[in-house]
Amino acid sequence: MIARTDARLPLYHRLRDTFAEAIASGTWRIGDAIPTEAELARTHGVALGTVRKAIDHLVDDGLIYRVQGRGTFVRRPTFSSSLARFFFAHDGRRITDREESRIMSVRRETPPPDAAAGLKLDGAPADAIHILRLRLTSGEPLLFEQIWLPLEPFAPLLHDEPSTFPVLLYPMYESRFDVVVARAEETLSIAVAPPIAQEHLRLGAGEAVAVLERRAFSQTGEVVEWRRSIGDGKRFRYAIDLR
Amino acid sequence: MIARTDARLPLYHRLRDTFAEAIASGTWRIGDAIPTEAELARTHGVALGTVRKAIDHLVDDGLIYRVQGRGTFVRRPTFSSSLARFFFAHDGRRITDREESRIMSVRRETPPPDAAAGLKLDGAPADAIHILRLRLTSGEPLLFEQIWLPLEPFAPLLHDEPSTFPVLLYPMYESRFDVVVARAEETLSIAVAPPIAQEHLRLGAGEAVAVLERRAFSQTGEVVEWRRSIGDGKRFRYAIDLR
DNA sequence: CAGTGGTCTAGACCACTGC
DNA sequence: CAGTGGTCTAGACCACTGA
Repeated sequence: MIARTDARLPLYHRLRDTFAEAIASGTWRIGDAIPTEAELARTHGVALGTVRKAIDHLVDDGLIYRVQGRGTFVRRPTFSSSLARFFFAHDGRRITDREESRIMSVRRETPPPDAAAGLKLDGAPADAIHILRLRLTSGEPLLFEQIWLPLEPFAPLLHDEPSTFPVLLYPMYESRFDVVVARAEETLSIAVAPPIAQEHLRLGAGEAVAVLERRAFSQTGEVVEWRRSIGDGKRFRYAIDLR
Repeated sequence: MIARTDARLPLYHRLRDTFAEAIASGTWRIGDAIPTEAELARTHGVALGTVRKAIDHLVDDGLIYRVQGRGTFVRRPTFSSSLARFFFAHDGRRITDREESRIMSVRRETPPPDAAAGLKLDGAPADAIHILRLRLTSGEPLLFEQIWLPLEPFAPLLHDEPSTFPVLLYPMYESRFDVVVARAEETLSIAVAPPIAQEHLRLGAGEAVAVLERRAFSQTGEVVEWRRSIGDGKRFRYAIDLR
């Protein structure tokens, strides 16, 4: 039952790896409760405290969460720590993913090299779905987004009316295509506003922008989506505490 | 002995607060070993496991660190998680704080409003020390820095030969002025390169830059230093993993 | 070698949830 | 009420450090 990791590692460490593997493989599914601590201790033949320590680590890692009296559950990623949250409107309000969102177009296109690389379409040039979206806060356009999706399984989106798209895309990916976004990589870089972003964000020529690129993965590690979000540099501020 | 925090909190939580207070107040000094776990359990009349849990939290918080066989020590902040580490040279090498560093000037000046606010000089306009510094990686100027220090206690620096400044300023603050930087706040914003930065970073007009502002605090909460570091936007890339 | 933190066990009781 | 996670205790033994 114990994962085949280095046997010199502490028990609780190997247990953690075992549990993490159960999540990664889908044995423990997102949203579901995992076995109780007492049961895990019994089935693995270890003390309850050791199971708790392994679970503590997974909670710290953000893979699961506990609810006293109910159980321990596999976490559904919320991406609430996305760097997008550091954009703010003129009135100081932060952008949120429940805010107004305007789909401007949904097209089938051949992705340029950066988007193709983002989607990991290595082989022959293949078409993909290209969505242009504007995200607003307090009525002000804050983020201009280019979203790329593979045709498989998202092709049906091409026949949708853009105005019918939900604000939150990931829950829609799941309910409609059974695609769960389990993880993502995000990078922030800095550039001068390209013309298309200037237009949609109402920027002058030569203004600085923040460029957020995100590659989203399914539970099995396939690239599910690649997106680039561009925001006014004057509307971005990232703050951290150093100790 | 227990801190006067909410008595409804768990024991280990109140213990953690007590220990954190001992560090903040200087009872446990930076670099020193704290009492052994067994001794803390004895003096506070709790079980060893409870002390360990409190210490676990402080380790997670980054306030202390353990060394098996030697003891547990109050951590000296290294600021290794500064956003400055996301700048990179043309060869891909990241900037480090051990890299070449060139002090360009050290002057007594009246700080402009932003620097005065950064130093929290609220009252009457007061002079401060203004240091201009260039940080290089692989011979390439990567960060242009404006550093402001209060006259008290740093005035003697005005008589130093700039070329004799150490690469690492914080250890010098401590050894020479007995000022320990215990914490800092850092913000990243985005702008178009101001002329002075253009010149030192060899940028053209209208290029985008990353602006890093840092306010450093002593253990007693006083502002010890305020600095603004400017780097080429093309040389900045911040990457995170989302779960 | 004594003294430190690291791991693991066993068990008691508490706090909260949902039926 | 039964079942869950949360707190706390007591103690054994291991791994590592430095004298």
